[in-house]
Amino acid sequence: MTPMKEDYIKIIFELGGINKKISNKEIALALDVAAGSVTEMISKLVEEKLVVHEPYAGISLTKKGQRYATELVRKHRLWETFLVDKLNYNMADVHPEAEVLEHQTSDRLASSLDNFLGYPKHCPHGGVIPDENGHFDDISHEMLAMAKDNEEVEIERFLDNHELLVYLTDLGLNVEDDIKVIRHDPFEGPIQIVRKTDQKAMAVSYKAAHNIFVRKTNG
Amino acid sequence: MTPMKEDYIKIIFELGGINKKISNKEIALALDVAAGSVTEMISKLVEEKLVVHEPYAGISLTKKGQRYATELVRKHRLWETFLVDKLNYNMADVHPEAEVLEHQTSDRLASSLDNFLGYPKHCPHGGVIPDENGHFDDISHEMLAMAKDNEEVEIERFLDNHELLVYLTDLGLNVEDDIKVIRHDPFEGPIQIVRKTDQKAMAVSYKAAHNIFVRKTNG
DNA sequence: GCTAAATATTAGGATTGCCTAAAAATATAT
DNA sequence: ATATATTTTTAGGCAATCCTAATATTTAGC
Repeated sequence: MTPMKEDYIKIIFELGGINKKISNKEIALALDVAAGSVTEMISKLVEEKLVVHEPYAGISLTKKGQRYATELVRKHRLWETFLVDKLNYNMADVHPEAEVLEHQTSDRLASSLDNFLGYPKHCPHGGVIPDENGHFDDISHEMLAMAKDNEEVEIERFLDNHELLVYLTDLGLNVEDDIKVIRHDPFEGPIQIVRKTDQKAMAVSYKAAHNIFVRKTNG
Repeated sequence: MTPMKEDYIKIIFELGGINKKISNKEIALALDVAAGSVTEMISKLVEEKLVVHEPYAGISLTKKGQRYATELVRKHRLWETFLVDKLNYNMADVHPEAEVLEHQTSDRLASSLDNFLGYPKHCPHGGVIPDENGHFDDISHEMLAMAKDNEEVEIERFLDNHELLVYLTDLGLNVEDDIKVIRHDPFEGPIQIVRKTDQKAMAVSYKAAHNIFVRKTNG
């Protein structure tokens, strides 16, 4: 297993390759490689029984591939947590470092790191950290953008996108914040919210609000 | 700069490529590659002005190459320190993990890690950790094997060799221990020593004693 | 000081992973 | 329903890094 194969497996996972078939093009776009390179690499992953490939129809992960992908996600997120919790990185800066470290992380190292960090459940932007056996809790797919006015929700997770994370850091909005939705401005305007703990009012852009996932906290 | 090139640079450094010319064969043996591969890679490193190569005479590091090598050593030893001090690895187990992590460590990460560890001067087996500018203190080249009977010395450093480190861990001898040499048994027999702090007597094999470096502590 | 042994370099190939361009298959739109 | 557009696969190449085998150079023994 090389780092590049790992990248393919992980991106297929992130594109939803557990449930549905992923197209060649999606992978090529996500990894920024040529379509031909994808076909070639996929055929190798098929040999290793990590993915199944129906030509022209799509690619999905086998059980083995899924296990592998969760391991990578686990390692990635443990490193992100380490960087933020111990080395004082900010959330928006950790992705590239974790991206390279994850490929060089033995199971033993992941396990020691997990212990050192106190078995965190979530990475800095709210993603679930799978446990050693690849188990992880369900995540919310409810976007902040869809929450109703006056609804009270907890910020659960941000998409792992640099621009977004910088924006949110500037804004001061964090994972686990309990907030109340005030109103949705028209014409794709910002969603106005208030953080319950300190009554801080914030305006979250329409686009950002589609990349923030929340969980209801009131009846 | 690829990880393999980094490995070449680092091994040339470790073989003494700052002061003397290193032979093709030494590198080939140390990296376990064919001699032809070394010649080829060296010619690339020459192009990048990292080494100078006098055909048939030997290879040594340029200033640029030295700078690069110390950076790698710094990263390697910071990781080793992290693994022992924070993740409770034992000294003998850290080398392979550090070996791969070092290649994926940005300067920023090294710097943050250094700070987190409290700017350690030495790695777990006593090697000097160069600072951010590549500066590092001189090291002792005085072998325990050469210390005279009744001499009192401090254990400064062990060679980074797995077998040796396992042996020393079992023996209970550590870097920074203050010891007194009792006697040298004949016929390459062990060196008998006593640790001053707890009066623990230890017999260090002749071979190990050639891989342990010490610093005199009495007049 | 010459010959044999050791060491170094060159040459030719393999593998991995990428690319571009051409060909094949599928999807879309009128 | 067929022509066009899109997507996928195939084919042929390139770069990095390794290998083995052949050749060249240096070192060492007698």
